[in-house]
Amino acid sequence: MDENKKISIAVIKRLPRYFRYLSDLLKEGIERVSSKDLSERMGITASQIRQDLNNFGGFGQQGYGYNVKSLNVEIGKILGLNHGFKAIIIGAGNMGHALANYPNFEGRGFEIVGIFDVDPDLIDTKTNGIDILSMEMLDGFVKNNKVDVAILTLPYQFTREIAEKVVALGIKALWNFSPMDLKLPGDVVIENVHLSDSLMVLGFRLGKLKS
Amino acid sequence: MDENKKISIAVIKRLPRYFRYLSDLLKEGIERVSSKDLSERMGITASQIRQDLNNFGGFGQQGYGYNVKSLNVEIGKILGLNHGFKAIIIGAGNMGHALANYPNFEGRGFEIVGIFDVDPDLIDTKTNGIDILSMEMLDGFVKNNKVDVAILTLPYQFTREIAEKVVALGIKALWNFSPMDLKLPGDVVIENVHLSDSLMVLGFRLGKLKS
DNA sequence: TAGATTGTTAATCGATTAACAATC
DNA sequence: TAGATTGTTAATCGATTAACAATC
Repeated sequence: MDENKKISIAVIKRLPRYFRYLSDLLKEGIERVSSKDLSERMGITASQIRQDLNNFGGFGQQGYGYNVKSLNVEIGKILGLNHGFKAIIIGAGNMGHALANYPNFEGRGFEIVGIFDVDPDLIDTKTNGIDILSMEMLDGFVKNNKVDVAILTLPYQFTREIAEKVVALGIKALWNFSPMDLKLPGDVVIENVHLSDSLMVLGFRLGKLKS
Repeated sequence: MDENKKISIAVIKRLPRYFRYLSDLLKEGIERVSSKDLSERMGITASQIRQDLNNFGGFGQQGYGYNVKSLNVEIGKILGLNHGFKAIIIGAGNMGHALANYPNFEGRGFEIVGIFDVDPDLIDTKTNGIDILSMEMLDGFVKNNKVDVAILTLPYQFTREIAEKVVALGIKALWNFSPMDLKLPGDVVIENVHLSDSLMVLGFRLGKLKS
């Protein structure tokens, strides 16, 4: 395989789903799976599964299928789950707290190492064992600690400014929960989570259903 | 236009984004916009914008472009933002609280009318003015009130069971925050929000960036 | 070995982009 | 009217699906 081959975003977005289904199979104690079996579980074609996986390597064996455990490990590696990325949360409101207490971070290769807010009532408290610090501590914290990702859960009007600030501090990845398409110059990776967009799609589909 | 023409999911997912950009233009006091102007703001092609919009009708005018306000209103109507859907949240943990306090629901045509949990410490308290009720009240509540959407923010292991329960009670739309692909028989609309999938895509992209 | 299932090439399908006549 | 920009058809591109030789 060509390490630098451009993988389409459609394929990348399916990887976490493969990872989840393989983890489930593993939990069920199933050792091997064919693309056909997996396709029936996932509701996609076997052809697509084989095409997707072969972007990264030949993980299967003719006549046998795929070994669940080793394929699960391989996809985990492809996703970088072993990188031990460190993340900070900026904005300790309800969403910040929800993410700080999210049970799936560690298993996904991410660790929350700090939370920042401006509210004096929150500063110097903890949630899920993680310190909530003053925004004034942000610069020093990022300079003195390894921080790979900033999770932005702050009010809309502060998001762009803070995003620019953390990127200036050298952070290369943003997970943005404000309803705006953050775009920043340079080699910064941004994932925008637009809950209200998802809700509107639900509304559209429900409206169609009822009509 | 043909009201029953099948609109592709790719188009539907772009509608909330159009709605957001048009709302922003409106706030900036801009009255008209051409597909070319909008395409530059949004980072997509003008051709795609015109194709997308013409799935629903001819909202523009040759030589002029689109009226921002009326296009915004039209897309809002297409998305069903005027339907006044009523939603309940099941699971008053951190994520449930975050969504109960989410400022964008009302403007998106949704109203939270109740929250349910099993925790005695939470039952009969309020958040954002909405009552948190015992799970035992769920049946009666749904039977006696208009409830269009159930928002599922409960632990993984309870999600499928509760999803089946609320669908049996007649709810036709689920917004699911558990990391599983809920699929239910019948004409039920389900939007799965997979935060950990989004995070893993971020991890993949960050890993590529660093290599 | 015979059967099963992959990896991979070719065909198909659908979505995006380009082009331009219609028209405001 | 002349210029601008839409709505829409045609061309292109990319993603999905089908087919099958390779091989375990």
